[in-house]
Amino acid sequence: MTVSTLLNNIYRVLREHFGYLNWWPAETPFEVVIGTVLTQNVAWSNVEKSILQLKEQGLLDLTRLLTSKPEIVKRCIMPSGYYNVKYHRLMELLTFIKNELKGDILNLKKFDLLTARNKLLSIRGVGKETADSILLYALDFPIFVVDAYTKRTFYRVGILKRRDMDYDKVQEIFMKNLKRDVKLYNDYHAQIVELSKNYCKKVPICESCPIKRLCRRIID
DNA sequence: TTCCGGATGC
DNA sequence: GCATCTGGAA
Repeated sequence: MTVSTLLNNIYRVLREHFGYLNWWPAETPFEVVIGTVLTQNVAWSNVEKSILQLKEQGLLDLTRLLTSKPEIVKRCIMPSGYYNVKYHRLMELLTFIKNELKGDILNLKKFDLLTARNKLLSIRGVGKETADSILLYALDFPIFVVDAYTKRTFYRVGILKRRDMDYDKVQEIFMKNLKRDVKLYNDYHAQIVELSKNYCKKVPICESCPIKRLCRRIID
């Protein structure tokens, strides 16, 4: 079976199992942006608490976030952990949106994909996964998001030769072997997260895993 | 490689 | 208790 066929078959089985997930769990593109920073290396359930607290304080707003006292914002985002570094990362990103994009993240759509990506990557606190998450989930750019789950799970499946393969290399494998489709990239990443949280965990549960027939089970 | 860090499940 | 959680910078 070719890599392309395998990747597409895995998606079909996952979607059959979990249903269409339609990420990102947020109400607005701005909320997606906030979420991408807050979710860095933490569980999404913790981010939900932070977003809710920001909403309750009326702080889910560019100007209000930038002008509020640091302690106020930090208290809201505390459930997401790393609140000191994440506060500064948020400010860097929001300042960029204010100064370079006239206060609206959607203005990034006026640039081509690579230019938009490089602009995001130039911001302190925005790495490849965060940048790609914003591009895909807030702006509907056709780019595949790679995360720690993606590497772990597809190393085990047998598609990635090493667990610590370079981000761009992994991304290239997915994008070269899948149809260039925003909705597909969107849902596939969501499916991978769901699979990795529930089955392909650090200690995997292979017996009941939906893709066990397609997996080579390379565990460490 | 190490630090950042509270919430959650086991 | 303790391991883990949709990373990124130094």
